[in-house]
Amino acid sequence: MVEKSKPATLSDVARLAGVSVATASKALNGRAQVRASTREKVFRSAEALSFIPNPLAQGLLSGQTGTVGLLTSDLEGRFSIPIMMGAEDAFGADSTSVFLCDARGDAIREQHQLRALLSRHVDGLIIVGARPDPRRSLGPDITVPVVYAYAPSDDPEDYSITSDNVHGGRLAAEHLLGIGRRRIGIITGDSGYGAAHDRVTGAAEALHDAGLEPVEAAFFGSWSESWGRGATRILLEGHPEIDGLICGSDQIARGAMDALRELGREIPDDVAVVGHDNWEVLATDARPPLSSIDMDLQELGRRAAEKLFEAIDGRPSHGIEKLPCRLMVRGSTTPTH
Amino acid sequence: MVEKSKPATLSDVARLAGVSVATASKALNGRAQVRASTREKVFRSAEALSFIPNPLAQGLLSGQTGTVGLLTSDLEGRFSIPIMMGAEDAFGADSTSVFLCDARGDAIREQHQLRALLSRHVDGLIIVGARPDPRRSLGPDITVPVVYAYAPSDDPEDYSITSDNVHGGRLAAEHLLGIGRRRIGIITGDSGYGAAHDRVTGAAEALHDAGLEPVEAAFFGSWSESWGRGATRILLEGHPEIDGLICGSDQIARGAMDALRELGREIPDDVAVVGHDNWEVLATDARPPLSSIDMDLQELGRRAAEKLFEAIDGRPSHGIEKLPCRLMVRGSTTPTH
DNA sequence: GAAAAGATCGAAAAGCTTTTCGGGAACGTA
DNA sequence: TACGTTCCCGAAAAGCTTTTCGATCTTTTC
Repeated sequence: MVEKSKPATLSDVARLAGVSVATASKALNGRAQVRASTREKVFRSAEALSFIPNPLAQGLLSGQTGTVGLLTSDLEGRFSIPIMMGAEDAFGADSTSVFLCDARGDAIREQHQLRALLSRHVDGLIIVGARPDPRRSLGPDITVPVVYAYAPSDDPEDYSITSDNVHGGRLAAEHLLGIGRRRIGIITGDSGYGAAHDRVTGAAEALHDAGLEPVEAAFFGSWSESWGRGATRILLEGHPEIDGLICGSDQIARGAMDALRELGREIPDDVAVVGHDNWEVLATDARPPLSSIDMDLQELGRRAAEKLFEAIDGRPSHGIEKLPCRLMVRGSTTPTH
Repeated sequence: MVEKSKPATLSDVARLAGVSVATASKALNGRAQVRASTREKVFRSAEALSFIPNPLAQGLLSGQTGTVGLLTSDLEGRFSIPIMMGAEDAFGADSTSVFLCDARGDAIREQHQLRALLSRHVDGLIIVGARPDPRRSLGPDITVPVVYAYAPSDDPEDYSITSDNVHGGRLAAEHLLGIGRRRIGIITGDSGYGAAHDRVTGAAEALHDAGLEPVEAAFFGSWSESWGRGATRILLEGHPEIDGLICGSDQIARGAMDALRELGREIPDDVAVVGHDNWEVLATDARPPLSSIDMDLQELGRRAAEKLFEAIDGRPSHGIEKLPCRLMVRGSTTPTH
């Protein structure tokens, strides 16, 4: 334990430099009323002692702690992760640090974590939802700015940023149309998800704009591979002419491709398939690699962080902002002939 | 903006209760030298103002901030997540909050984040690695206790907790032996991973204990589905008699099962398959659902947090602790006849 | 009833930084 | 030389809590 030495304080620096703490502080913070030679001395002393200002004392004084809370309702869910990465990235470790909290989808726990964060005097909060549907607002009596990411708040006074699911659905359909597909089916997940309906709506709009209809009303089920397999069998039975398939998730698409292959359909020559989420592990290693709609979640997290900064800065936003999706093209929609 | 009110301070409480701040503090903290009636008054005032002590002031005084840093080298990687969940869980939001940092696998960035965390006077650090192989120690001159999780430190003076890969391999083999399989093949991932070799070693040991050998030396390749498919084809060609297959990851196992099915083998009746990682999304929805070795990462994170607590408390540990794996049995090793 | 013991409470300091404001020195000018 | 500026620097306060220690008040004991 050689390193028992407490970290150096400003008075240590001041003493070593032979000045007062006030002067040392001003020197280090670039205040004007310090002679250049004095400033130099102070800097050298600070360097020698590897001085780091104590953020607790700074925070106590300024009222700002340079910290934000990232409260996710489901850390396990793969959607939260890229959002958090984006946010963490945007904050940049030096100026702002991120407190991580996972509410495990439990409202009580969320309240608890919220109190803990507020007691730590975070400068702001990002609430990351597990699913894209609206969630209850924390209410207006939170003392710090709040940004809702992925799952928008149900209070339009709040600021939320979420994925534009209608756009995502449209993108998928337009892509299939663009490669000449005309008989397009839609298989998606849990009908309880608003996002599932939004994506279907977007796809239907795009088809309609091209003077087409889906071969049949969209199949709702679950977000799983097995549903993708089952639904595909049913759909193909009723509509063997299908040449394009829009899936509500990459898992569904994987199941769908499995079923298509077993039914003797070539992908993409007979049937082109588009997934949703662009979940690399599933998409890139599929047979063939799966084209998919990317919600750009990392960018979403980054935007959330920026907006939070603005709000902390006194320039809050309101309403729900929708981030457009991107299309990632892979083999499942790249004709080989 | 009704809620412009600054949070209440202890002097507000004291004033309302008609006592001094010293008395108020003692009353709230259960110190003895306070009359019961006075204490009662103070508590009521604190309640009324919904007073929360400012942790910055507390930390300034005690030197402890009640925060720890969670520095992961790869947030995207799915292994970090459960570890973080476990750690976050063990810390419990009230007593300790967690700073999240992602170094993105970049050493420079890691140094940067490390400085930021230390400047915030965290009470301790958990370093979460992206891969199970040893990593360079941060060195002994970090001023706070450090625990390495998943990727152990190369300095035996440090404390590290990681998954027992030998045990995991053994578990897989023993399970296959237990259901009567005798002609067992091993397909695993990147030969550059020490963990891949450890798992093979464990499996070979278990076979040896039963007087058996793998049908052939383990196949090393990559951690992908496509490698699983390819390797399985080669393996089956050389050894069509195989009745059990140990895979180094669930992705490999998925690929292997795909290939087995296409080669006309029934799973598990002809060939039983065990994966590694117990990655729910892949394992539960496979055909059939995949038995897999679970590294119990959440528990690993929890243990890391506990050990960090102990170290902060002045009771540090040293060396590498290996956490045993668990077997999750599903359909791919549950004979149907 | 007085002195000793015990019970309560408050003033003040410590923990560290930043900012304000006043004082002193150096300089220029008359 | 005397006066007014300008330039630097330091003392002190503020931000909030906890702890120490001395002071005051109550109770007990003889």
